[in-house]
Amino acid sequence: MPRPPRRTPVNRSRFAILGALTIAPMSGYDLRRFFEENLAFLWSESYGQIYPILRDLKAEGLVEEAPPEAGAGRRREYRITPAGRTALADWIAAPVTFVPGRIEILLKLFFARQAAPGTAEAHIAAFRAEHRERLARYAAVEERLRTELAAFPDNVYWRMTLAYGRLGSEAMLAWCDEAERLLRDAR
Amino acid sequence: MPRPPRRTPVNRSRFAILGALTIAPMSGYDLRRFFEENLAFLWSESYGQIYPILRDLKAEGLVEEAPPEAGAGRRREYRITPAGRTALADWIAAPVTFVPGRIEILLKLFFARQAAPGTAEAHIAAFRAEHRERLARYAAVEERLRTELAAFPDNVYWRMTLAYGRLGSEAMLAWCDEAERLLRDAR
DNA sequence: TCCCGCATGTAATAAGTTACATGATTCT
DNA sequence: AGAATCATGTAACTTATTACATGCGGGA
Repeated sequence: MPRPPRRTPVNRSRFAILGALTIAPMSGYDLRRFFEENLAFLWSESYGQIYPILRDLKAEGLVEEAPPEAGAGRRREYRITPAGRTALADWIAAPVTFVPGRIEILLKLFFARQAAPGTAEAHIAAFRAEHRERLARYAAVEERLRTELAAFPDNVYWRMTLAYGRLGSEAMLAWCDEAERLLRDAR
Repeated sequence: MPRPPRRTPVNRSRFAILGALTIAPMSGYDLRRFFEENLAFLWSESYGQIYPILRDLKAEGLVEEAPPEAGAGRRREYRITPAGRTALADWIAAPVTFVPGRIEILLKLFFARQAAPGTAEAHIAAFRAEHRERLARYAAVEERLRTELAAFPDNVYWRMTLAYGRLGSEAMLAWCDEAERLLRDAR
């Protein structure tokens, strides 16, 4: 007798894809780029996930394939179905699952006494550079949201996610300062 | 001919375990609790990782097993070896790998227009509660670091990781306010 | 013609969790 | 005796990435 499944599967990638398809019909290739270009710091999907999930979603009737257009090569475009919209809405409404963090820089810093002096300082410096760069990118997106994307019905939700990134990175810069101060005081 | 490995494996769990063993010799059970109790919001390890890794680490000479003590049941205690310390120090010194985020609440909010009105507000409220709770827990740890753990040689590094958590959660509370404001303005 | 961008798809592998099986010791 | 806690270990599964194989269409 096969063992029963342990718990309801999580499947966040399916809903990421379904969500992306509410913006516009897309191919697997488009989806990859959509996440890469618009959601880089908040979500990512790889081909190894996208294509099999698209196949499953189609089999379940949550997406449908657009009829192939002439001269579009091998391109296969998918759009979300009403059933897909319902499934997505249900998932969005369900409580957010708490994922225990695995933040590599903190693990390294927690044990940094084991490494050569200056190691913690170097990681903090790289971290500061990373978040400064992100802030610059967020500012560019914020500008687009205020202008060309101002009329999009999702605009307010996109601003919210952007604000998360901005406030998060600003806090990380403040943390870099505090961490360096702690290190200096300890010497 | 077998294909060559694609890239150097990541193996962060090995180093988390090695790091924990620099604090004190521990059993697999101890390690689980160590992460759960001390690093909950920053790192986690499950038994399914811990026991096999301990076995491998021992085979590689990076940890060694303490001779079994009388009346300690089945307990097997491990301590880090000099080779293990070297391997750990090397890993800590290596640049931090950037892991693209997969932040579920942001994914849900990004597409929240697809869900019933009030969904975004509910997620934000739960998120605020979560971070308020974390701040309380951080305050308790901060107190311990100032008193009973003040003399620990790792103290400054532990304060740094704690500061990360505190500043991060404070920023998340500020974001909750801003997100709610954005939502109100949009109505 | 050759390269690039668009495009689909999969095999191998990595990384991790959950739930279970099992058993010893300590506390009430 | 029974419950709780300490303790080890693994099988099944889930989730995800990477690198590759393959191919079309357009422009230099």
